[in-house]
Amino acid sequence: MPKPDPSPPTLQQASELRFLVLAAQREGNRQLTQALRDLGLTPAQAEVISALDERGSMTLATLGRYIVCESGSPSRLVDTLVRKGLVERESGQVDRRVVHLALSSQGRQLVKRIKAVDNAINSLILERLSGTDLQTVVEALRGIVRDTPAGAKVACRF
Amino acid sequence: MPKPDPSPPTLQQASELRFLVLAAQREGNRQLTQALRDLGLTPAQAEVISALDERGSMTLATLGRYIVCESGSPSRLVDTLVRKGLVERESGQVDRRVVHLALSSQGRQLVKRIKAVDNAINSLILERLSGTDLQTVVEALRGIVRDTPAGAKVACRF
DNA sequence: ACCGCATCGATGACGTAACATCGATGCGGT
DNA sequence: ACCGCATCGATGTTACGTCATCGATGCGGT
Repeated sequence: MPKPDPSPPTLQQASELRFLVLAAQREGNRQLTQALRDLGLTPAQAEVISALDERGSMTLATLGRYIVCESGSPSRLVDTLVRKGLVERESGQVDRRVVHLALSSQGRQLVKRIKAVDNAINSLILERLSGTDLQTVVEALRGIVRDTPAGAKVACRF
Repeated sequence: MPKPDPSPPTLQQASELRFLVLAAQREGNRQLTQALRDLGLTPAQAEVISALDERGSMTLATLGRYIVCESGSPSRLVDTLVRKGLVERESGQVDRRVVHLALSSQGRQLVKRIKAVDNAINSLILERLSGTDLQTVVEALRGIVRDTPAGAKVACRF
């Protein structure tokens, strides 16, 4: 059975796509917020911890270029995590402008639980997408955010 | 030339998809914010005005079920628009709990300019997606938000 | 009529997001 | 050494977004 030719793209479809992206982000964020509640973390805070786990210690500016959840320097976001005792902050010795960040042992203990939450949500997404070509969707979204700061962040992580 | 079989979906792809959705939403929101700056509107405010234009007068609760940008009752969002003189608010006569909302004449004047901004962005998206099957992407995202409040909002608008 | 419950809209609280600004610091060119 | 400029991180501001709560109001069942 041959696939039907794809219908030509319309502005209407693009508009729906925009709303769907917004809806997916909002809905995903709500679910993630629920799932992380037991850990006492917000989605943004969890992303910082994951980033510090994946790439190890880094400066605040580097973290800002790595995480998708925020542009600019995430001073206040990190501030919260330092206050919670999950991240350690240390002024740079060579370059005294920078601040080095690292997970505390308490922060490291959360990594596994965060990964578990992530995997549960990823699995749920796979279930809901059974039958569709995930690669096509990923490539399309890559196209949309190509040459944007946020797109670059994702590109450097995958 | 036959298309290659789609590779089996992986958790990794699902994870990238999540980040891409987040990145697309953030980036789109930034661009929309820029484009709406001349109108003195934020993306959320523009969506309310568009909604009131498309569906006409409605109550606050109905609006809340219609717009994707916010869950719950958008009291404060509407408040801002009333203060700007773009929306008129009137207590219900029959059901004294509800509040009816309608565009003011000043608000109606903005509709065209908002539509222009929307179309410009939609066109940009189509450009960036040339060659990919938009319908597949739309259906995939529909699948992700199926049976969620935010998904229902999009479904009832398209 | 009354009671229990749901719905509506406002509000308080908290944590982002995005932008602008600022002081401190490093660095390249001369 | 000095100057101009960029970078870094902190901070103020504005506007969401989410959840929880509250008082007012409507409604169905008895």
